[in-house]
Amino acid sequence: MTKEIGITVKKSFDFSDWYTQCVVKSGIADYSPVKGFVILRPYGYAIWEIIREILDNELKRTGHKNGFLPVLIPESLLTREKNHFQGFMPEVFWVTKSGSNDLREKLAVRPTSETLAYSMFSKWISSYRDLPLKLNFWNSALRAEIKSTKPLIRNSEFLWQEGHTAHSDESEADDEVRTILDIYRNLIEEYLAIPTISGLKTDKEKFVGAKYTTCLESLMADGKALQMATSHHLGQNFSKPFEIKYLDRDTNEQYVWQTSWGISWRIIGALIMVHGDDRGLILPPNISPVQVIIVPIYKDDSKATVKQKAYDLEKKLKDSHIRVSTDDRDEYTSGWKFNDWEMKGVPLRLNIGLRDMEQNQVELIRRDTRERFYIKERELVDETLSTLKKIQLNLLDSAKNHLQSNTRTASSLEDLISILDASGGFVACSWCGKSECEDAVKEKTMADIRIIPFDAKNNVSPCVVCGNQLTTEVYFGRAY
RNA sequence: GGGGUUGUUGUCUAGCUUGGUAUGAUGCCAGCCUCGGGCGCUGGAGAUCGUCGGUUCGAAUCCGACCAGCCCCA
Repeated sequence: MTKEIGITVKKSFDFSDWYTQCVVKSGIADYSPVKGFVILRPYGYAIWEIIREILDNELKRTGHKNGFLPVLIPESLLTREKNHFQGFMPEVFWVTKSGSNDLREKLAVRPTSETLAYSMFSKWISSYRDLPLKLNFWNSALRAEIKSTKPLIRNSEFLWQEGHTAHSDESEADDEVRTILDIYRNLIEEYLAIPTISGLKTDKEKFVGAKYTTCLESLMADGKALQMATSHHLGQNFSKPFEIKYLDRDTNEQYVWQTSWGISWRIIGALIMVHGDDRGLILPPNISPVQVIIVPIYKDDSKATVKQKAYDLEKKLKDSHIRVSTDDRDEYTSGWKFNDWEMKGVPLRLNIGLRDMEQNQVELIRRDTRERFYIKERELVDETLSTLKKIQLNLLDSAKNHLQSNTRTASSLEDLISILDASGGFVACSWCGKSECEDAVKEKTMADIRIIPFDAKNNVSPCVVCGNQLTTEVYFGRAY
């Protein structure tokens, strides 16, 4: 009995330690020698690859093309849009030398690529025929996180995609912003089984340089909010300083309207924080690199027979496009394998031994409910597919329940504070739109406005801080 | 930004107060045993004690700086 292999702390006892153990022990990621940087290991990268494939298909379907941008941005470009630069400056890494020689101009390691991409846009766009220009980049971004890092959630370099588009009119850019947000929401809800709230960021929380920012917010199991994705309308804030101009049909010179948007590997962290339990991860079938793990149970004399049966089952499932693999390692006992795959969060396990073979049956064990049952071999594919579906739905349902039961309403500042202190989660209340009122809440509660939902009601009650009657409904929460 | 805390073999750890080259487990390797919930037995290999410097005849241990992890506060 060696407890150190598994998760040694309960999720409800120390969420932070539990999370880190899940990330490291499941083989998703590990710490690198440099503070704030993590290494994505094959198991974690496999999840990222699946996310990337789903999203990439959707982006291509909606007319986006992939490209690649270099990682270094000259200082003169990065500083061209002043607000944008001010916002990112504190966390920019700089390259100042090549070998032992000082560089003539400092080079920023990209915290995001707007400025670099748009310096090129001005070159590539000259006519309305060049629009819309819809590009996407799969790369990494670097933003120094020196204090309070958390693997995949807050660290100095992260994998993401960043999309950059240019449009001839404002409303087309509006549509683009919403189209992308919907694609993100679909990915997160249908595949990651995480319910989201869609809406707007306040001016204080929006992307620096954007006209407005839309986002998806989710709630983790500990009651803290996590921003899952953002999609920004940049207006003409970048096209003017970067001189991205085109001639319209009437031969008038116009500035383009732009959007940018991104989703990062932090959603893998969300996957862990939303669904996992004391035994480790629980991955939704739609995103799990291994959907079914077959564990053959044999003694020395039955080894060949049982393993062969396992391979046969594996082939049947593979033929039905199920991501399946057989754990045929002799050096581990079956009990060890059970625990290992549970920690890794594989949604469905299939046990097969001599006893089952005599009955023409296999045992299925659900990771989410830990329910176990026998099925006849001829029902293998149907039962597997329907069970995977059930697991996917069950995970989404319980996450929805958690979100609902942890979204509360406050009608006064005292209410807001006491709810946040007692239970965390989202707290809906009325807000007048002033930053001072937002700040006042933050000072008292550490919570800020996570989102102004798209379906927010207006003017139903006075601002919880100042009592102003002109209000909109917002969600407060403490966030990662 | 401020404060606290930790670092010993792949991993977890004893030793540190009171200075004398490091304990145990697990993992790894070899062989046996067999596997229905982290099997068992025998033998073996594995350590710049986070890094650099200082004190000392002698440093994992005392002192300083730095690096990295975690926690609390802004």
